[in-house]
Amino acid sequence: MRQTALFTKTRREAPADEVAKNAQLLIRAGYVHKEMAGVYSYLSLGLRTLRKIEDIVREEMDALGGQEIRMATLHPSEPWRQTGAWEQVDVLFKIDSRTEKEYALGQSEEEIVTPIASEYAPSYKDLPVAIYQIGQKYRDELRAKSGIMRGREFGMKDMYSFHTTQEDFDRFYEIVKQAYLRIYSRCGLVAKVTEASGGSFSQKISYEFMVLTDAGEDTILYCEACDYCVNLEVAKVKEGDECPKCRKSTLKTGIASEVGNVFDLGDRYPRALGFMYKDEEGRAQYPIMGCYGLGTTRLMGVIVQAFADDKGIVWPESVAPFQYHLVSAAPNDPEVVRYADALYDDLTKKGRAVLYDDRDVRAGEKFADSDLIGISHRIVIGKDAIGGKGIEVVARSTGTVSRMTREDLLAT
RNA sequence: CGGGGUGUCGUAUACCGGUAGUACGACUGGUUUGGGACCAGUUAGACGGAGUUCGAUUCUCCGCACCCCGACCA
Repeated sequence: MRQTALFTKTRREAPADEVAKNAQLLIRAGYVHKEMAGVYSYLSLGLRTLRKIEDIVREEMDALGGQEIRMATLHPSEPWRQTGAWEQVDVLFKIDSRTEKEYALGQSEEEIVTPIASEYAPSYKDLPVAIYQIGQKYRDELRAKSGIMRGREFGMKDMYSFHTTQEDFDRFYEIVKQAYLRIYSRCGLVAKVTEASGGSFSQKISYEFMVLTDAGEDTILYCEACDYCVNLEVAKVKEGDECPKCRKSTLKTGIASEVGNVFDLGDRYPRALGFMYKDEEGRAQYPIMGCYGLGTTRLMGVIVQAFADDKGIVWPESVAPFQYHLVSAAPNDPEVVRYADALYDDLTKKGRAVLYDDRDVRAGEKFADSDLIGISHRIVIGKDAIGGKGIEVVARSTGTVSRMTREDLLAT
């Protein structure tokens, strides 16, 4: 995409009403637009990055056998009343209609997915099944905060699985945990699996996936020598204690952000919503259900928080909105422009996603904008590129400059 | 939801109970052109309502919005 065609612009100053680094940078760089507290629109660059994250999540969910669907986010009130959540879940948005019918906005989808699964999985032969979607969620938070990390409308991948036995559930649960860890790893993050409470809807222990970041909302205790990690709210150990798992190190406290969770729901929802399958002997049974959430927009915010420097966003290559940021550093030199235009065309023809800064502004402004936008690789075309010194490629994360021939650049 | 705070051009800010200023942006023209360059001109603003006052953007109250701390985070 040519930057002259990109409808957003960068801003020099952060908005006064944002304190969170993720929101300040994403707004300055034109990724998102704030609509109101806790609600953001995703603009060209923001949507590209969000889609990169969603694609990683989708690949991993598909790989473990998940089937993607798209459920309604405007829900009938009945299933919410059947499970008791209509009264109990205080973050549930409830909508009055002029038809005097009441609706809920989806804050999670157990109430919707369970009846769907019930319809299509009447037999043990249909199980296990794992269904997921990637879409918007709505939660009536008392206080939105931390930019895109805790909003009232946000993007989430939510998967639900149904099993005939606890053993089969446990097996699948472990597979999902591993997939989650791969997702974070592919986003450049190191996540810790943390034991936490199951919340008010499950007596069982749940697992949270935590990334250490100063913008986090949770305090965790973790071991640097092994993968032991526990949320402070349920911890039976304290900072400085010997790691109860490996006994090789002491526990450290960290501020972390939750980027996913998995719950063993047991048969609570199938029971409340009347989902029974027939087992081998023809007896009606409730399936064991699990749910697996992963906040995609929150993950985007955490990535910004984790890698940004004083110049702007630094995306890991895997989620950058474009593969290359091509900058023509001498926009008034016809030869440079011709060269950069041709390189843009060739890269694009090769299928590379390129943001081409073809604007008629000084190079300094382009570099500043490029730093702010945070694309991993910057290709700079100046007079020396034509002079045969090779094409300058700058890594956003380190500032390291390397020289490549045109052929190598097109080949990689 | 408890507590605290803030609302001024598109953005960031200043001043003031008596003509609302600056910077950035945008627009026009010119000089520049590898780190947000420069010159000239133009554009554009007091959250809403009520009150106090000769006069309110300024003071008071109500509402709304936004931010922060806490609580909450199925």
